[in-house]
Amino acid sequence: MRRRTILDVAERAGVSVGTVSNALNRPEIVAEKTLASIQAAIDELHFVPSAAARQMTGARNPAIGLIVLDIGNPFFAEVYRGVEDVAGEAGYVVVVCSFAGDPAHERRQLRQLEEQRVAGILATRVGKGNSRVYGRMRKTGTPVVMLDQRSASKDQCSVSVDDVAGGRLAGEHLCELGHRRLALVNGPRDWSQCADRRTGFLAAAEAAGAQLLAGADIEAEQMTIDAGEEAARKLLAGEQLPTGIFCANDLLALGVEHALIAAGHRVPEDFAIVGYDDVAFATMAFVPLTSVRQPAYELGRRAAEQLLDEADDEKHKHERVVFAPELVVRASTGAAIDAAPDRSPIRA
Amino acid sequence: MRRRTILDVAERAGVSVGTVSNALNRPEIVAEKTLASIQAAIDELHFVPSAAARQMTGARNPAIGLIVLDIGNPFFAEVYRGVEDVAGEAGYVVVVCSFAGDPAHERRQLRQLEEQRVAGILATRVGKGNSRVYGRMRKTGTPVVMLDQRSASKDQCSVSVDDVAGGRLAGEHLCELGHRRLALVNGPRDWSQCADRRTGFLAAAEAAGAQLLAGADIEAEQMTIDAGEEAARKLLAGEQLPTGIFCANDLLALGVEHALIAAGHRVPEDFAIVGYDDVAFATMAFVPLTSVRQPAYELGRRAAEQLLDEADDEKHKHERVVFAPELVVRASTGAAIDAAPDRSPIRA
DNA sequence: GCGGCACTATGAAGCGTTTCAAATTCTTGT
DNA sequence: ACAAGAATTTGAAACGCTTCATAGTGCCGC
Repeated sequence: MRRRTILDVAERAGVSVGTVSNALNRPEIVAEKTLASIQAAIDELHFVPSAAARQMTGARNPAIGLIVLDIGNPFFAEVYRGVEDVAGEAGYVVVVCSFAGDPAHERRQLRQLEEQRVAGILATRVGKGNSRVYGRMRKTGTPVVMLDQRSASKDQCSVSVDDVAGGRLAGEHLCELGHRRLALVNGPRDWSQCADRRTGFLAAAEAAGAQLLAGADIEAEQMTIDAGEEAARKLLAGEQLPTGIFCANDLLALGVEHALIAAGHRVPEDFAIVGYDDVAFATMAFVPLTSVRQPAYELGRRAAEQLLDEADDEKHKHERVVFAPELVVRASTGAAIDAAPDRSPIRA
Repeated sequence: MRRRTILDVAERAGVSVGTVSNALNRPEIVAEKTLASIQAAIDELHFVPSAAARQMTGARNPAIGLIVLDIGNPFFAEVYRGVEDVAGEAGYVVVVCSFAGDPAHERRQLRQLEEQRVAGILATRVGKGNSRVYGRMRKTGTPVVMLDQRSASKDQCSVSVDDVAGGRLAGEHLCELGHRRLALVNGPRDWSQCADRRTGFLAAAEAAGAQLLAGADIEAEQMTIDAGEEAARKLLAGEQLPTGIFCANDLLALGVEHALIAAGHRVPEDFAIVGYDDVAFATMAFVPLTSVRQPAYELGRRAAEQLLDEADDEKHKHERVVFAPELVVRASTGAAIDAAPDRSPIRA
């Protein structure tokens, strides 16, 4: 079936194309019965207007891009939910680009978004060599809001969480529990979030006189469960074993925990673990995970709001929102037993 | 900065627009040095061609839509990964629409995709009242491939897993372990996957002489952790308690497990639980989850391949691929202890 | 019965590309 | 130096829609 155009509809309804266009966009100015016959024609012909043609005449593309590292990470899925709720409300569609850490892939996706003339972009990370692309987009009028990372300059919006504070929270918690031999399982340090968490963590450790063990300052390439398991094996192979481990996200932490337990160690008795993000699964883990919580959904909402405001409002004011992280203590640091009761025979 | 057009580039480079277009799309037919000066002009002006204008002239929109219930479900995230890998390879962009079960939202997203003239759509579920929309799309030449559910008619592609078999697997497993009082925590039954899993489960139960307890045939509206917790509370409030529980996905199962344990019950001693999907987190659960595995990534890949084939190949042949599910036994049915060793003091 | 007014409908221009037949320029062989 | 052919470039039409100045219609009160 040939694709129908507005002209087909006009002919069928016996009116001009202008009138059909009006019926579509400003129905209030066209007469009742004209409207009815046009609607009938549209239905009969299964007409669906072309977004491309509409865009040609100056309309904005009601879509925004969301660039995330990995949508399989529940943290980003939650951020997405916040974005989607705001964008959907405003009639926008969200194009998720999950580039899995590959800068070339990211560049390709960005290019697509740029050609599509999306109304704006939410970036949770700027891959190596791609900051120029973002710069170009902003110059040509496509707003870019930094999500989960603070923008470097004042003339760009960002919604983030204080990662240095988050790292410190984790460090202080472990130190307060008496841990002096620490390990860090981090993600790529060229990602500002990871660098910041590390900074905060090290500061807390130093303040408490604890130290990061040599060889226990791991920088995993991916921030996944698998990478966490591998990191745990590395830790176990070290000369000296840590007792407190801070992981830069919950996926890594879950992997670390799983690998340690599989190797016959106990959590938290042998190793205390702190994760980051407080994803829903942290609660249900084999040993429920202590984690630094970020308000993911809210992060997504605020960022989307800022983006749409910048896209729509001529006199938009840039803003850099910073949320405070929050420590959620669970069994993996032994400081508390989560909702789940102890299952040892003693109590059974 | 005003948006630059191909005309600006042409002027700057001192050639005609046609030549610029050629340089962009068929560089092999334009002279070396012309190419160079055009490239220079493009760079200087930060020119990025408009996808809309290109589409106007007949080019296809290199995008495909992926409709999922909830991208926060790791199962769908994994499916997405498969889709993205294939689509990205072919130069397509994937637009994820996670409509969270709201048919109106789904309709809105579909409409957008339709107006955008995407090259095709991957649908993991057809919401109530939206099947006509899909029908219209297919009539106007937009291929729609069913993902994770078998298409009703032979003239449409689908890639699915045999859900009846999956349900049966779960039922047989529980019955073999001696469970006779069963419960089912299902998702919306108007979703074919849920209906099928139930059918298989009931068949297995009947064959083994086991029964689904009255009031233990739960149909949750959402298939989330929260919904699982609520379902567990309902089960506990019933007159008779089941001993074997089958949940239609892992999120529900995780929720059920969590709520049961939080209420002081033991898994698998008091309640054996079987989930569905075998998401990565199932392994790391408080009590690692027995689950019916679906090849999520492969599902996504195959579906995307079919879709692109249908979109590109004139003489495409429809195909209905059905994968077989597979039972993965872990601690939640007590039939095996997963990688994680027993933590009871006896062994410690 | 007519001027004036409020509604409605019209149609052509314009948006940024691609395409393709036609025009132009360059090469080559003689 | 010239014709023929190859290589390159040109320019206008076409794509489907919105916009807006203009034209048309119908109704009111006098």
